[in-house]
This record gives sequence, C-alpha cells and structure tokens, in this order.
Amino acid sequence: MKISTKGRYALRLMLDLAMSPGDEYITIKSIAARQNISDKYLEQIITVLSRAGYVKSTRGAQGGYKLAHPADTYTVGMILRLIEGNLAPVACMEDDPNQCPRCADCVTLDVWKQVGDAINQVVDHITLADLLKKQLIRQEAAKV
Amino acid sequence: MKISTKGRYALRLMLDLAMSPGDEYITIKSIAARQNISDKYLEQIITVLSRAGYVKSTRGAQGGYKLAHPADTYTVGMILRLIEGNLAPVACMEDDPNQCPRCADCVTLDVWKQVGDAINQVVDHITLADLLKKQLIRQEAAKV
DNA sequence: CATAATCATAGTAAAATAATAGGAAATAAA
DNA sequence: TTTATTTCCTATTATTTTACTATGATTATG
Repeated sequence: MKISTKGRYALRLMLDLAMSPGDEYITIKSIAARQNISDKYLEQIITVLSRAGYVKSTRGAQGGYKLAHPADTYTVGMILRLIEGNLAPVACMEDDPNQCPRCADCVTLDVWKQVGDAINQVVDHITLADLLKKQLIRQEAAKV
Repeated sequence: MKISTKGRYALRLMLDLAMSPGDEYITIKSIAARQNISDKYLEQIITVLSRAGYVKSTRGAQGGYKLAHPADTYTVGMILRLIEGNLAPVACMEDDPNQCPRCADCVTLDVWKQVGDAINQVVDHITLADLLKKQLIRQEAAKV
C-alpha cells in the first residue's frame, strides 16, 4: 500500500519546475541535483509527463523542461495517476468492473471503493500551486 | 498503490469467520473452499491473526479457528494494519519520522499525510460487524 | 492408533520496482 | 562548422516484493 518512488519523484519534479521563477527551460540534471535523485531515472519519469503534455521541452544546449500550463491547473491526482496508474487500492475496481465473479456480492469491495474515493478526494483537491505556495512560505520561515 | 492479496484475503477470512452462525471452530480448509483461496496461503495469514489474538484456535480433529471477540470489536483498519503493516502511503511517515533529511521542509510529505489520514479515517470506521450486516442483507436480497 | 487439524519453517517462481547504460538526434554557442 | 549540451529512445539488470507451494512436526478426537 505504498506510492512508488516514480510517483513521489514525479511530484517533486513537477514542484521543482513550478518553483522556477522565470520562464526558462530547466535541465533534468539540475532537477536531479536539487532533488538528489538519479538523473537517468528522472528522465524516464519526465518522458511520461512530456508525452502527456504536462511539460514542454526543448533539446540541445540551453534546453530542458518547463511546465506546459500554470501550476494551479495541475492536481496531485493528475500527476500521480499519470505516473502510478489508477490509484484504486484493488485491481478489481479498475477497467472492467465485472472482471471478478464475486463483485456483485462482495462487501469487501465496498471498503476498497470507499478507500479509493477517500484517496481521490484528497489528491484531486491539492494543486501544484497549493504546494508551491506552501513551499515558498516554508522557505521564508526558514530564512529567519 | 495496491492492497496486497494478504490484506484482502485476511479481511475475507475474518468476515467468513464472522459469518459462521454457531460457536464452533471453522477449519482453514472450509474457509479456503468457500473463498476460493489456497488453504496453505490462508494458513500463513491466519497464523498472524492468531498470534495477535484476533482469532482463537484448537488443533486436531474438530479443530479450527473462530473469532476471539465479537465482530463489532474489529475494525477493518486493525486487520489490514496487522497483515499489511502501516497503511501510510510512503515509508518516511513510518516509525522514525526523521529518517528523511528533507522531512522538515518537504511539502509533498503533507500530501502523503493527508492521504494516510483519509485512508485511516475510512478503514477505522468500518467494523467486521458492519460488513457482516451488509453481507447478510445482500444474501437475503439475492434469495428473492 | 488412525485421522484430522493446526503449527512451524523453508523454498521458489513470477512480477514489480528502482534503477543503469549507451547512444542517436537536436540545438546553441564557440 | 565544430563542439558541447541536452533531450530522446531503447534495452538491460539487480533487488525486492508478492504470492504461493512444500514438508513435516505437533496436537486433539474418535
């Protein structure tokens, strides 16, 4: 019942991009250094974000990545679902809801549905902008 | 981000015991047959439940297991945490909260805390008795 | 004493996780 | 135009976790 490193890294990666003040492109390398994550691993993750149109990229020198849209248009749920797949706590809730023959009379499934709803409720109501704001406040506090 | 089969089986196992009308001991074999789960695998799971005092057992012929306490004293959360371990969605929330040097200024940790709280809120407010009741109602409905 | 059951421990195949590795293609600066 | 930088693309690999399976000892009943 754990979020994988990919999901966690993806969120930190997106927040790192959001933290960048200007409009310039940020390199994977610099993100990796700040976040202390393997750059090659981050590359895999950002490829998915890029293909989904969550980030823009340019290659070559001075190249890198930046957010494709304003930070308040990304929810944590969007990012996690893209990287982790469905956040449902059991497989029989995904895709075809009838894949398990017990589904109809499975009261434990109700539990998993409630858990899934609770998770989504949280992650779909936190945006990157929320995290950014909180991060900036915390940094200010740390300076004093 | 999935509950493992162990957690899911444990819940079905406990519900199966709760469903048993009398006070007699139920064999692993019969639970396994009803739930369509490997009996040797169930044995591993019930051992944990037994050591934790969640179920009582007797060996030998006519032996088996039964709930140690009334169904309304077990929450889904108790059972899942026993079998799955901590339901926190990231490891850095468990045990020593200071194991990650970023914890202090990690805003993504706040996300995981909220997710964890939401999960616990759900599973700690559903008891075995709730599931039992729902199951019985559903079975009645199916008969008609 | 035979049978039926839990108890205890070990082994194992498959999948998922968490990376690494190597190089091609594109872009900017020298 | 060359060189350095950086994304893009694909493959490989080590480790861990998951989900069982196997074997046999121990205990209780009839």
